[in-house]
Amino acid sequence: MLSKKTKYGIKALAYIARKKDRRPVQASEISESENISQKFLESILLELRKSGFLGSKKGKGGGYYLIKEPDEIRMTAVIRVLEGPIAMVPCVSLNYYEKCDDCPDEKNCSVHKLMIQLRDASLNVLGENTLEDIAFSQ
Amino acid sequence: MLSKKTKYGIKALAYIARKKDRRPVQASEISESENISQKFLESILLELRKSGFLGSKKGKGGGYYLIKEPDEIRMTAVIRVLEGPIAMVPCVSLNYYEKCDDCPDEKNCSVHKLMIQLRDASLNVLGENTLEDIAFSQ
DNA sequence: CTTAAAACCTAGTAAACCGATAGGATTATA
DNA sequence: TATAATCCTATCGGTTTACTAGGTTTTAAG
Repeated sequence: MLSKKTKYGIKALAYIARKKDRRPVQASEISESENISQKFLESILLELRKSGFLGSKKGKGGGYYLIKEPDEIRMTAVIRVLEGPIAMVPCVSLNYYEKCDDCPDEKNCSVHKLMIQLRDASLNVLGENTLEDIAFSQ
Repeated sequence: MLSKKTKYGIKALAYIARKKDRRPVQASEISESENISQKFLESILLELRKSGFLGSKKGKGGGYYLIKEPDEIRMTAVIRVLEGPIAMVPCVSLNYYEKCDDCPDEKNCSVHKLMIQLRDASLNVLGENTLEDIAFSQ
C-alpha cells in the first residue's frame, strides 16, 4: 500500500509543478485545493524541502517552490524519499540492501528472483516517469 | 514491503511444490527447513488451505499438499490471497476497487496514472510466473 | 513598529497492523 | 490408547500510520 504521506507528497509536487509562475505556493492553498489536512501536509512539504526537492520562503507571501525543473525530477527519487525503498524486500534493494536472517543463501531463495523481477518492473515505470509527466497527465 | 506472512507462504508453497511425491508435507518439516516459526507457519498454511491452494490431512502422517499442479498456480493469485491487492492504491485495484475520499475525479489525479502503470507492471510479472517457475528457479 | 501571514518545530496519540506466541481442541494413524 | 498432526481462538508487545495540538520564528506589508 502506498502511504497517504507519499500520495499527498506527489499530489503537492504536481500541484506546484503545474503553476506557470515560479512564485512560492502556500501549504494552505495546496491543502485546500487537494483536500489534504494542512498540518499533515506541512510536515510532508518540510520533508520534501529537506531532501532537496523544494525550496521555501518564510513569512508573508512565502511558500514552497520547486528547485529543479519538473522534467528533471524522476519519480524513483520522489518515491524513495517519501515511501522508502522501491524493492519489496530488503535483500533485493539496490539502495538499502540487507540480508534476510532466514535465507541461508539468496541464490536458492524462491522469493528472491520474483522480487527482483518486481523491483525491476517498478524501477522501470518510476524511472521513466518524471514529475512533468505526472503533473500534466490526464 | 512484503509481509513475512507472504514471504513465508510463498516459501512454503515452493517447498511443497519441490517434493516429487505428492505425500502430505508437515508444517514442522517446512518450518525447520525454511527457518520459519512453526506456529506462525501453521496459521499461514491454514489460510492457504482455506483459500484453495492446499489440501490437508490431519493426524499422524498428515500434512499439506498442493491441490493444483504448480504450473497452474499463478503468483498473482498467491499474492492476492496472502498480501492483498496488487495495486498500491485502492482506486486502481481491479479486484478491490475503492474510491479515494480526497480525489474529486480520478481522471485528473496525478497519482492515478502512475499507479496504474505500476499495477500493470506488477500484474505482468506476477501473471507470468507460476509456482513451478519460482519453485525451481535458482 | 506592529500585525499578520507564512514556514518551522516538537510532541503526542488513537488506531491499525505485524509477527509472533500460548494453549489447547480435534482428528487420524499405528 | 498413545501419539502426531492439523485446527482454532485469543492475546500481546512493538511498530507504523495519519494525524492533531500548540506553539516559535521569520518575513512582508501597513
